[in-house]
Amino acid sequence: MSNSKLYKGSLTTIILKLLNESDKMYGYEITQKVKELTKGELKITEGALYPALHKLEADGLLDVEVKKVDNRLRKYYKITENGEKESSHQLSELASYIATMQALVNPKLSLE
Amino acid sequence: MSNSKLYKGSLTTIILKLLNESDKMYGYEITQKVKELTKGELKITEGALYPALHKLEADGLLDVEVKKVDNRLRKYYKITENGEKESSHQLSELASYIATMQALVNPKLSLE
DNA sequence: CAAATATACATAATTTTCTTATGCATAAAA
DNA sequence: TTTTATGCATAAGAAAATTATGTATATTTG
Repeated sequence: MSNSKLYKGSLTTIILKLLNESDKMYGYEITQKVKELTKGELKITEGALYPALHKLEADGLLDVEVKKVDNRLRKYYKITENGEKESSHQLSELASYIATMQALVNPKLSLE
Repeated sequence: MSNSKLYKGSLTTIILKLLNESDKMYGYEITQKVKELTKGELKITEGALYPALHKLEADGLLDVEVKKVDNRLRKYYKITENGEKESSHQLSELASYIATMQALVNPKLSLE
């Protein structure tokens, strides 16, 4: 996913957040959007992305719709209601993670 | 390590940071210090901690010294010069991770 | 025009990192 | 006296990624 192992565990948080903002996205589009938003810092590999999308779909957090565009296949993903709930849950977990890590790494700042 | 999978990958960052601040610490002491600093939010399990300490030692980032205190064994760990370098590297990776995630999750805020 | 790159999906083998479950041993508290 | 705390350790398994492939079409570049 990136050079830093810290990104481990944050892939579904990212996917759900992006899909919560745009109506629908397909896999390749997600990789490009992430690259763009992070100015190349974070590159999502296909080996991580596609299994993650399949799992989110199997868990009922995403719906899928296959379309043929320019003679190429695209699988559009759309977030479900449960997906929205899970997304906001994961976003608050992210905020909590960041606060906790700052308490550990910069205890003086985090007392304020 | 915690209820949230986001902590995956941050254990060595935490260990190195704590050992960079205090002269030396032993394993159990690290678990207690983390629990205290995070107000119980983060509990480091032994199954994660001890293998991590062994690996850091094998990689030359920590030195170890065994002592008997109150008839109980303690393995005190001290950070090496390479460990200090690696610690500052991992801390900047953490800062970078946080910035990147905020750019993804709250793109409006992170433009400022 | 041929080769490389971009678009678009997928999976399998392996690695990393953690959880859960044990195991041993001593000391203190309930 | 049994549980909890202190202190270490490892093994089996799960989760999530990397790396390496594979297939296929479209576009760009030399």
